[in-house]
Amino acid sequence: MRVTRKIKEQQIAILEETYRDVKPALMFRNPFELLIAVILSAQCTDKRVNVTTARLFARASTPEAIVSMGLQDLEEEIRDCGLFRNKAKNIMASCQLLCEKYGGEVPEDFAELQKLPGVGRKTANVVMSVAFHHPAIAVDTHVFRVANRLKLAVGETPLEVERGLQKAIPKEKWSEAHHWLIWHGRRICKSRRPLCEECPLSEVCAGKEAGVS
DNA sequence: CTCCCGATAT
DNA sequence: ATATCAGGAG
Repeated sequence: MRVTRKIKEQQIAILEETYRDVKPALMFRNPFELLIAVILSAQCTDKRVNVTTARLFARASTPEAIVSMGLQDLEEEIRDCGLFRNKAKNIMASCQLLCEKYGGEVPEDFAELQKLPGVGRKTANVVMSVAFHHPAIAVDTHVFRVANRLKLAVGETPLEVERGLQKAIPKEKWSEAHHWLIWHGRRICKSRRPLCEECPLSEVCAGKEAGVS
């Protein structure tokens, strides 16, 4: 299938209609909690992250409080999210930096966010979009896979796909579109066994006839 | 590219 | 048993 501009618009329209009312799956009460939750979510289900953050934030919900915990305690607290040594080290270093350089507040700036240890482009985009309501498309594993399968945006790297999605989707819908693609990836267009029979986009999908990828 | 890494789905 | 899960750093 040749995916024209017209077809991309149809894909976007169906995604919007189908996932109109979805909201972020990670639980948080402020930008700082979202930042920690997103760092923890690497290679981990959001469900598991929510269990862990509920417990963690009950003990410590500010950069100052987490610094006070100490590294060993933090490692134990987040162990079941996986990659816990790296995540604990990064969270601790980020909290120290937030206290020292940012007055204990999460900076509302894409470049500044990426200076925090453990915060790359994807995490910075999520914080800008979800916490601060700036237009952004965070390309995680789901968005990357779904965009490439649909050929809504094709690319070898997350950055290439991000650029492609920005071209294909009106700016005012970037942040919502990010959530549409995530939920579609979780519910239908799953990595292992995509449910093409139940997919509302099957008629406008390039990956279906190509046998996915 | 490799490593980090426990929990979960299939 | 194994692929995968809201990735990032070296």
